[in-house]
Amino acid sequence: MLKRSREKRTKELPALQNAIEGQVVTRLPPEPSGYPHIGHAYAGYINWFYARKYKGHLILRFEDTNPRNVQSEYYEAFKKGYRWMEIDWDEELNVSDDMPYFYDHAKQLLGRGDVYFCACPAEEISENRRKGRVCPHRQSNKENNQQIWDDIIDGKYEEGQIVCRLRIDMSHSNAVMRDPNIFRIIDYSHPIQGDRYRLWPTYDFANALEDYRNQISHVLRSNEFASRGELQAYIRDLFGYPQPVIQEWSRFSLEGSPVSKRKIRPLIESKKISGWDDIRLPTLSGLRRRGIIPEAIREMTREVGLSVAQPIVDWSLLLGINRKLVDAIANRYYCVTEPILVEISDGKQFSAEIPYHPDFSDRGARQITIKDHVHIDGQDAKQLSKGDIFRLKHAFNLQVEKKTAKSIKCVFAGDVLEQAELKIQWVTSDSIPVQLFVPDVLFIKDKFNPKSLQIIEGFGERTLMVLKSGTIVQLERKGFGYVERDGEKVKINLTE
RNA sequence: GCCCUGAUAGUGUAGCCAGGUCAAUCAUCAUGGGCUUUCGCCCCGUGGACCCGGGUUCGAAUCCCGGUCAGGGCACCA
Repeated sequence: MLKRSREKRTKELPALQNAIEGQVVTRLPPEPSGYPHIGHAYAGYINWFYARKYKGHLILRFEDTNPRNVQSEYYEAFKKGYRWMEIDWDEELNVSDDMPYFYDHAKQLLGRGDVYFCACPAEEISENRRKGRVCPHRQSNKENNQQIWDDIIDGKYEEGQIVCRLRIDMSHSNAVMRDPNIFRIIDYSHPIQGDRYRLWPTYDFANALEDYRNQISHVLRSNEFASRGELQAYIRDLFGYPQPVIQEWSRFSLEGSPVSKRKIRPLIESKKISGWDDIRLPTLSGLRRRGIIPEAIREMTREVGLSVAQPIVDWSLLLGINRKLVDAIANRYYCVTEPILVEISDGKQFSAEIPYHPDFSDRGARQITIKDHVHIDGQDAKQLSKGDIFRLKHAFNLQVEKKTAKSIKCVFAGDVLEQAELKIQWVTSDSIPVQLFVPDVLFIKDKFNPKSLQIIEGFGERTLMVLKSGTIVQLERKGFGYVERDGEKVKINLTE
């Protein structure tokens, strides 16, 4: 079939620098503190793509070193999300399992006097760092440090009382390098480690060492970490560890669709949206329920690429790609809204045969029997006036005899198919109620869009009853949608 | 306040490092037509951009300087 010629124009991601086949190791580094969203899918696909392209190794690594953030259900949520994206990994680990490793490295630094304990309040540390000002704690000697470390472990200090800082340079131009905090006390039970630890490494310390420990060859990440790279490299240098290749791109977002918990949680709490899988959300579960397929997200990722500009992608890019991909998948069904009764005065019984897909006759067809009336869409009815001839699609022609606000009386007008005539979808009296959920952008100029979801009551052909939740269909002339069964009720989330 | 990035059609993106072949690529979008028992898909055509100012050069989207705007960082978050 020469219709489907899409493959030839999809873009590829560029070659990776310093990549040797068989020696590329990349990582999926989620923090299990929420649900996976399109940003995770984006970064995940890039890491997966290069690991596979160079026949390398992909590690799923849960960055769970802040017990106050992480929850066990999210570990599973990420695995589910990556699997849905068809991103498979070769190895799975939790950074929190490597606490002895971090402690061992910290002890080495303690012994060398590269760190000190700082008891300044958090705001003061922050202010001093901004101003490049040194605090008195910087002068402490290393013998005391060893003792303080042990005292912290023994619980002689409270959370927030003291932190462990790396002695670098308080006047460094990159403020990240101004004696960063590498360990702090968090008295909170960890979903995997329980109460075993109270002194936890910060992101830069754990990440820098963990990348070495995992023998990561290429760190592929979004550039909100750009200025931390210098510190992470410094930490590895402290131990003489080699540096991975770092490739960064800008964090990307979909227009009007924030991914941050800060913005989404209030909407859920105030019931403006239904939950983390609301079809307006760019979470993976939201996108799935909206009828977006993983390949569309992958193609969009290739299209946007590893750009360092700040992409704010319009939904039309994702939706356009999705529509083209889903066209071949989705079987066609009839559904009408604002139904208008069409009475066929001289109606004889007619059995219509409607193919499931216009391009794939092998998918078969369903038979629907029309007796003396059908319902058509209110919008279509508006276009009809007395004397008009139109066709019930895949059935026969009718001529309008009389039209009222609620119904149209018609007379049979033959079954010869005419090219130019209006062809409209219809349902019979055994149709089922269908709820259509029509999403729109969640935020307009940073404000919640109260019209972001429209719920439309419709009537669909009975055949829809047999579809399972998760099926992607096309309601002809209404759009593609994702079917959800709610007991006997059929709900369809329209993709756009 | 300081530091680091970036700026190409409505949106995203290629080109920039190694200046000419760029009257600037591709996708999406818009629009006209074809195909079609859908307003979908597919096919053909059309439309639309190098942030601003200066400099270097025979020649600048590309190099240099200044500005503007945007994003990120300066967390006991990652």
